[in-house]
Amino acid sequence: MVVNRIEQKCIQKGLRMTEQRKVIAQVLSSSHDHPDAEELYKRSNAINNSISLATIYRTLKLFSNNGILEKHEFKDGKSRYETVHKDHHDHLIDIDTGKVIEFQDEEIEKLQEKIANKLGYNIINHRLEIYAVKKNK
Amino acid sequence: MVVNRIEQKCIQKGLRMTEQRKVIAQVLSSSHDHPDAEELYKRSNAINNSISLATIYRTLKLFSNNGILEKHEFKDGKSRYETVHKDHHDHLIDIDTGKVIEFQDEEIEKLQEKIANKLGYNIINHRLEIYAVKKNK
DNA sequence: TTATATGCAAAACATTTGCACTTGA
DNA sequence: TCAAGTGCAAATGTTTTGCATATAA
Repeated sequence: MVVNRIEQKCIQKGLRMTEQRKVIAQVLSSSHDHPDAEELYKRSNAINNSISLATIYRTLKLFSNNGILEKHEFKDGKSRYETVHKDHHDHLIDIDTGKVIEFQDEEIEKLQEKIANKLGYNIINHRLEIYAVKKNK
Repeated sequence: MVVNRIEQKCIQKGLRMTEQRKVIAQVLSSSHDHPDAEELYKRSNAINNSISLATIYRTLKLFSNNGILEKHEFKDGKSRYETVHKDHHDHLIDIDTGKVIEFQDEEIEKLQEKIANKLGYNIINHRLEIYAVKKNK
């Protein structure tokens, strides 16, 4: 099997590549949505059924802590994950379908910096989520 | 006891004013921070110790559904509440202390409208939280 | 070889709920 | 009076953890 992008990053970071982590890395690499732990458990198990939910959680935490994954907690009660891109972006969540749309806006980023600065703070990170419905329905 | 602002709103909405709700309304009226359920339970119990945590949760949900309270889920795992103001605002959370600072920025609001529109959506609500640390520490 | 990772089941944690009892209007 | 609210304890759903076993390097 070709070594996927996530697995490459793991090796780069010196993480021990177990069979389970390889499968989870593969699943994440080929997922272009924002799955939750349960969903990743299902997808991983379809490939190798000796992966427990506990390992999914432990691996997701490991990958997040190593800057390989980003964890999001949208207003649906469960954490969802996506692979880290080069470019920062925020999210618009379709309330009706749960679909997540990514967007970027340099101006909003700058405005946030300005606001934090004015309040005497340095931004560590932020969360901007727009909950919306499709027009003309 | 003088009827507080929250209690007034409850009466306006036709909510039945039980002893427990009066106490919780009073606590909320005099709280100018963003307490979680456990904290509100403590504060309410200090006034009247016949209030259960279940009632706190039920009341918080009731008040939220009636537009009396706003519920926030910052990245600390528990929901926090604040009384609804006239003016919309967003939050900056001090990572070190947990302190929450409110801010308003008309420009950011407009930009979000613009982005959603461009994507073909109408905004229902949004969440903008800046996680930051104090400068010059 | 051995520090680290895993599976399993139990625990943790915030929140919700069923049920018998109480209370506000 | 009686629909609605409450306390209590048990249940929930997601995530974490202790421990004995397995495995990568």
